Amino acid sequence: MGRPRTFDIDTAVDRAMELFWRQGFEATSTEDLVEGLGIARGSLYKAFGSKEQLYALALRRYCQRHATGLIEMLDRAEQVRPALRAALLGLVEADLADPELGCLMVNAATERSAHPETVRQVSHTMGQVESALAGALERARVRGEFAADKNPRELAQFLTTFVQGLRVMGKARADRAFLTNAVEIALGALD
Amino acid sequence: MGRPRTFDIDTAVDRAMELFWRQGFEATSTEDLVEGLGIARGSLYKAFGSKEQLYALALRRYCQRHATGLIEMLDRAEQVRPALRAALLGLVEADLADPELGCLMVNAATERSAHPETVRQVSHTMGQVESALAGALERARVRGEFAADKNPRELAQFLTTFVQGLRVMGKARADRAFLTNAVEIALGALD
DNA sequence: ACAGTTGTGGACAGATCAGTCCCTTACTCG
DNA sequence: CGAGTAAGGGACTGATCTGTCCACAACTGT
Repeated sequence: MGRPRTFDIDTAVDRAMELFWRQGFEATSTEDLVEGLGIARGSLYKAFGSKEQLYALALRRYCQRHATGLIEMLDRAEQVRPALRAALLGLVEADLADPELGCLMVNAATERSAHPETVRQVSHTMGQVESALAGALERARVRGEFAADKNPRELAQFLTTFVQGLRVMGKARADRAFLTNAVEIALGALD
Repeated sequence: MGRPRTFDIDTAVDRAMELFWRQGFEATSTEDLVEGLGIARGSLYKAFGSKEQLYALALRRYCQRHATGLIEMLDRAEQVRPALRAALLGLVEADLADPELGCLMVNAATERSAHPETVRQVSHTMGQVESALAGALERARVRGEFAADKNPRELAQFLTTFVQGLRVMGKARADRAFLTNAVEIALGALD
């Protein structure tokens, strides 16, 4: 009933995600959103309620997309170590290609640490990543891919932490040798 | 000549640093600064020129203070590993005590990656930290504190990266067991 | 066709933004 | 004491901020 929407909600959220990702929450104005999404103010507010709510949607989408991406990648992997190396080096290349972008989850955690909803979303996704890593490492351990005396969950927590640092360094010092070297040493923790 | 300043510039920069640290650049208004510094707008602009320039001063002060703090700590240390562990666990405790604060350098790198001056300042300080760590590790290596086949500069780059991750996780998942465990595994890279 | 419903989009509102102006105040030097 | 100089501070400016309103358009069910 009523007039049908003339824009696609998912596409709009994707575009909002890009804007918030690149500029942050505070630096993205509703005018930026109106332009970037190609929707009038009234429609934007009717569809999403507020800038905060649209941000929450965009962040959730980013988290889901990237967490599931990593989880599937680890599930598909025959060996954990090469898969993990490829994933981390992929992040390095992404940061080198566009150093101003980084990771929306890291940006959200740092810019909006005073906003419980944002922190909860990020924390939840980090937990998922940690669990996926722990699961993959446990399977690898059983297969004898690395030392049996290592604790998969502890390694996963370490790696999750390291990845955040990698994304920050990708913005601050986008240097391939530096970042790839850091990745190799981090992977050394599996030995 | 002329009327003497009635406020202390250093104190004012310190207070601005606290505000930018806690709230970020965008979320800190000039009105916040006027209130927080206890100075009228006119005086603030006469003394500092603009919000951007005051931010640059505050960030530089943070970088100098924290970089020199770490460097002195490493220089004073008789053994690198315990000093490093103490430093990292100190950061963990700081994050647990006030998870909304984090590290101004990390916040700056993520919020203001599109502003070259900010990126340059952060990158420069990260370089100093890396060099201090590399120097301390090299001295430790000579003293036989850890394996001679490890490259101090590579380890320093890894540790510098890891620390940024630690500060992000301190905001996103302020959990002592998680963070201390990540620290211990990171220190394992020295073995 | 008409009533009911919901999206559209531009005008609008009130608050807040960064930054400027300028009169006043407090000092120094001659 | 008077001229010169620089800081203090509050009023002000124009732009921009987020969010609302409302006349209109486009659809559905009867």
